[in-house]
Amino acid sequence: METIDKSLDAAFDLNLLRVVVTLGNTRSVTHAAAALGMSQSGFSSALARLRQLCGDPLFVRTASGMSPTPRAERMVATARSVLAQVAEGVLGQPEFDAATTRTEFRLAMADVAEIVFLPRLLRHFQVHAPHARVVCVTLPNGPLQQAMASGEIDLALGYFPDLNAQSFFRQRLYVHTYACMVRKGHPLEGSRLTQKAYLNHGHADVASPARSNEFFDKFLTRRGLQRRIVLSTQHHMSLPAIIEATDLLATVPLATGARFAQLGAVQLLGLPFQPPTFAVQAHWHRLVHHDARNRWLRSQCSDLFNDATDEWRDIETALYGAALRARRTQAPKAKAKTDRRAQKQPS
DNA sequence: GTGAAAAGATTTGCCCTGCC
DNA sequence: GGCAGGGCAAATCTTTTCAC
Repeated sequence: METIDKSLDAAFDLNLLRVVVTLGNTRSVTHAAAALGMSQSGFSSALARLRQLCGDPLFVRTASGMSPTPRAERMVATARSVLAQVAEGVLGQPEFDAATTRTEFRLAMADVAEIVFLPRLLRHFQVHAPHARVVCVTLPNGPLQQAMASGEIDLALGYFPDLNAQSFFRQRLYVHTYACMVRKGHPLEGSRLTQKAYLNHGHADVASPARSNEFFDKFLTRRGLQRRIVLSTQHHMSLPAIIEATDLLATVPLATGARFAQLGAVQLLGLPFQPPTFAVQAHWHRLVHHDARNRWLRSQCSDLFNDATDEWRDIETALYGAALRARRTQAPKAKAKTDRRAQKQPS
């Protein structure tokens, strides 16, 4: 690197790099000034400052134009390299190559969501991002917001009504609902579940950080309904074993119940009333809104999880008929459309 | 070789903007 | 409000070119 008097470092204007490179290219003060959109005299003034800083004439007027001194030739080569790095590293749009990346995607979701999202997501990554790693965490609202703001969490998937501050963007994936989970051979099997039977039977309830449970509790409260809670647990994962061994009911997000039912121990019943629905969304912080890596991750989630790819729709139709599904898929017309806030450029 | 003309670089004075 | 830095237009200077 060309050396400049250390005492003058603070005075060095990086625009002078453009001056020296352009003059090196054009060998004419007039043409170089025009190329940079400066007046000829302004360019001359800048060149004079550079000469003073370097203690070298840098360019000498000759019959063939402004000829660089040996020092100027070295300086032009170095400055050209620096400007190229600035153009690429500062101004350039970084690419993201999923096929070769060894990045670690950090996702936030409730345990109940992991069994819904992760199987399909990881199967997709095996093909399209085979060297990537995925880390899943479950965090309460406050720490989750902090983790997203610090870049520790790339994306939150699920129902997160608290992630609505200005700093966050969200994209609706699909709208979801609830179902009632019972053991195979349950006394209620084969008959339509009535509201009276639903309220009289004992329930297993999950009081986890998954906000969808809280949402359902509020729904019951608004309707003046009160379940007989026999068991309250923190985890969804123990539910299948508990339900299989007892006559308890458990109301869970439909996809979760359907996944447990696929494993064979339990079955699903439709709720005896029009169940509430909630939006399953992807949330991200504005810091990563334009980040190529994060954009790729979001686009994969959007493609994998939306109304059109909702693999539980047949089960939902079987439990509640086509009417509920038609009603809730009509309202948000655009499939998995990014929230309006996400379309706004962050300032 | 010389002098005039042209082209281009430098200097000067002024204005504008940002900072303290 | 004063100061410093950068840019502009105009004036000035320097160098080159070319005709004689």
